[in-house]
Amino acid sequence: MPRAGLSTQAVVDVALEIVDEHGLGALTLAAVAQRAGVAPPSLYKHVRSLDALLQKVSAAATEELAGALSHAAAGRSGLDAIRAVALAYRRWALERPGRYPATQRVPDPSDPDHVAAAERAVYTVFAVLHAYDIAGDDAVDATRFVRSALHGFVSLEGSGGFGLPQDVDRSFDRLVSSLDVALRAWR
Amino acid sequence: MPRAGLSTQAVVDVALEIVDEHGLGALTLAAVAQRAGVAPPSLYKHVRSLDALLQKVSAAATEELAGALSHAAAGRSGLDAIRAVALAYRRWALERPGRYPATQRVPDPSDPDHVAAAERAVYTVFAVLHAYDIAGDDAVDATRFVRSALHGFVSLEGSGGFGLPQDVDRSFDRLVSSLDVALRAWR
DNA sequence: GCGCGTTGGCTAATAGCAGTAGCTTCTTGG
DNA sequence: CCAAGAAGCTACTGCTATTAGCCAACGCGC
Repeated sequence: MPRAGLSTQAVVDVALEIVDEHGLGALTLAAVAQRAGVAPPSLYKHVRSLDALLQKVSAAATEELAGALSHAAAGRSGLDAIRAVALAYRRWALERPGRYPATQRVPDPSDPDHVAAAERAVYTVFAVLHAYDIAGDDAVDATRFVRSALHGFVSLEGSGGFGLPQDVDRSFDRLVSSLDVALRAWR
Repeated sequence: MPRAGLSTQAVVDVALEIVDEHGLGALTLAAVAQRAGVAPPSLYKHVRSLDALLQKVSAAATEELAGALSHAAAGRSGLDAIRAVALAYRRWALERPGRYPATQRVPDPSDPDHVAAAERAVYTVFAVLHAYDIAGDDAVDATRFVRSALHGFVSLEGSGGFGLPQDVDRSFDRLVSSLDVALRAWR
């Protein structure tokens, strides 16, 4: 029989397809194997376990998100920057509803790329705060605040947590304005 | 053989014990059955499925959280109220790390108690906003903002998302102050 | 073009899970 | 006190991850 020609990267790519199409919860080794045209145990030649695959999916998702954020922040500052980053964050999460939750997994310390991607995402927010004259421990607090608001909003929206019919876009716009107001008053 | 004397409520109670001790992810019918001293299929006499049990756990958790929030808000207003509610929210989530994620499940429309509990929680925040002179659609936006910030913070904290060593209590304090600043400027 | 080691597949099997079918026995209302 | 419903049970299906051990394909040196 001819070989399938898999590799760790190929397995991760198939996993990402499944996650994109059917959500993170649908990611099983059985599903990956079927889509890759291979028997389930064969995957263990490329991936240590389902959990390890999830971790790699998380790394890929985090890298993509970090890229979207830093791209959005590039060349902007102040309200302009925070708005661009917030919009990019929400947009990416809505466009990739399967990948977004994977992003929340804490990075594997032994995967330098994963750690770097997570740091890059946080650092992007950190950099935006410079324009507000926030630095040091204050910047840590403010970054946590911004991350909390963004993650909370996107996560509630994604899981259908906003029951009322009012316009969600408008609510997010107000959230961004509020972040600006709060950051201006941070010192 | 003597009967175990189970009931739907008893099954839910056992489920809550497991969730408190080992986290929401450890909630399986097999585990519930073992702790209840019963064979797994017996549970189906009291609960329709694992998913239905999760929903009931979610309802119980939401009711408890709503109670904590409205208790905290009682008799307070303005910064005082928002701080009390925020502290109660975080405190409850930290004390019940297993139950908190269950809270995020969207209520079963056919379970009036569950729906009522969720509405009560949202309404508590809603009421706090009255002291800030926020009403109507503005109140919806502001409530979503507050929920997002609180949920985001607690959820990131709970999953170990705050990697840096800086004091998390202090960050939360600053978050609460920022909510106050933002709400004051809401109109 | 030939051997050979490495590697990437495979089948078979174990163990844990949810859920169904159908039987039995306890409990209780009339 | 007895009939029927409720609450257990065993046996089974089918899905999942994961391990063990086998075998064939591929690539490299000759």
